[in-house]
Amino acid sequence: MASTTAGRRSGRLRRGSLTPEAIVAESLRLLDTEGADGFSLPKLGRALGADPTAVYRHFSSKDDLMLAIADRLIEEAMTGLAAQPCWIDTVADCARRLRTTYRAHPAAAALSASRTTRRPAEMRIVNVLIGAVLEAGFSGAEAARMYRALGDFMLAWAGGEAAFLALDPKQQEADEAAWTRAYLAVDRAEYPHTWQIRDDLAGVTDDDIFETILALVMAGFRVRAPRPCGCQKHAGQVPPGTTP
Amino acid sequence: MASTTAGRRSGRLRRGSLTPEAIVAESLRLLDTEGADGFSLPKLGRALGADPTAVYRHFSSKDDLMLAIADRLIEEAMTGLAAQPCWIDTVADCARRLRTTYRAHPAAAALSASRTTRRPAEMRIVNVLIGAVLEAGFSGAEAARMYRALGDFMLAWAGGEAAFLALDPKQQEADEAAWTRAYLAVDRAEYPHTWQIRDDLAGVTDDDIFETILALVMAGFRVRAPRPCGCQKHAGQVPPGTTP
DNA sequence: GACCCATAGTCAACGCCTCTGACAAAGCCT
DNA sequence: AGGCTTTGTCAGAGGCGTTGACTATGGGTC
Repeated sequence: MASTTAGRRSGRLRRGSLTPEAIVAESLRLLDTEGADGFSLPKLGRALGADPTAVYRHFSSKDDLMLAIADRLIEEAMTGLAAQPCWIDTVADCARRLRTTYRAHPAAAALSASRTTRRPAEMRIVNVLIGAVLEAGFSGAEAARMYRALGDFMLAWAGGEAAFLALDPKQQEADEAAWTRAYLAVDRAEYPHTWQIRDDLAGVTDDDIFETILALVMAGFRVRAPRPCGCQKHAGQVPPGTTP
Repeated sequence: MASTTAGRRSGRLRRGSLTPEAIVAESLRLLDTEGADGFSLPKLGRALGADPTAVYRHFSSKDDLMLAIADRLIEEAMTGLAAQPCWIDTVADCARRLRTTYRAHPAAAALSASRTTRRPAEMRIVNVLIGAVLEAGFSGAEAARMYRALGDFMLAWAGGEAAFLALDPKQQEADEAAWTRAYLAVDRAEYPHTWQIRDDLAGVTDDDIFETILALVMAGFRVRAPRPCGCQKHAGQVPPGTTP
């Protein structure tokens, strides 16, 4: 951070002041603090201490800027990524990294989750994931399907969580309240199953939910994998090799 | 449909013309045909043959209207929903229904995916899903976690797909092209695993991907279920009962 | 050092958006 | 018929994305 965090116009800005990197960084800062609604190109220009339209000299449109932000997020999520000794850990690691970054920048993530920019950061994670799928013993079209399923799953989940976290706090509050109050007072006759676990619904955390679905996906992945992973860590959780 | 599909202003509109139902229906029609960018309250008012600001008499804000649209989508997805004989089929059925509806109304779905309105339609599906989880032998806090994981998974996936389908056709085109061209010409030394299955990546369809991830989730669900499902349909796919 | 010129930053403006407040017609209730 | 609430209409405030004309700036050239 630092550099051009300053604000308040005084004179004209010096020539090299607005670099694409600085603009993306300030965009992220604005999105994190103000949310998606508070993010406009005029505001961004003013936050940079420049003219409301200055950003258009570096990005041809708001969408163009969003793509740069999307790539920046993927880079942030995947710095230091490498294949783990066990392919199960590799896949789980990718999913957790993406989720952590998206949760840290919800507004930016919500706006850019479904925008895939074929840039180096993305290519790297794709390669790592495909590597894990191949190690699991899949090949050819089946490996391609499996990779797409896993990759899209991570993106969809992290994007969904980010979209929720990007809502106004009051709307999030209302949603949480539904679990703690509305469902607690649910009608027994009409919704008997919900009634049965009404006390347990409120205590579920985001992390619980994520780790549960991730465990399901990974368990399914292992069950279907032609080649078992040799880890002692994962040994015995599921009986090896039944379905091809 | 029908009723006020007419357009072209002439005189003043009669009094009961603009019902909430008609407004939601026309919103959906507009979103389906024009996309999210072409959906504004002025346009909606004109499409209804009324004043550009007329909708504000029935919905206090655009967001308020979006909530109504979200609920309408859930209703559409879940009409006729009922528990299947086998709880595996129940869960899979929910997921497929939601996905089908969201794909049919991508723009509307993308805007409203993360907005959960605690209305009857939603309560019904929640109850059905929890019923399936209980049937699988889960109980208490574990059942709550499992339900949230499955439910949020469906919503995240369907929402993610809708968000992609809601993009401009040219952006979707660009994304598809990445799989068919960019990844086909990937550098062997830098991304060896991707290179290995480069020919297979383009042939993967949306349905392939969805059915693959759904199969993974369901396989994981079955493996972890305390009580096996008695179906002959699902028999033998996974050896029953190893991990509690 | 004087000149040139591409370009980064500025400014004014267009059209569209969300949303508000004042107003008028329409239907209900007595 | 008179009054009251509701519903549709209208004018407008303030913001956004984007464009085209302008103007200062700083690097390259002689």
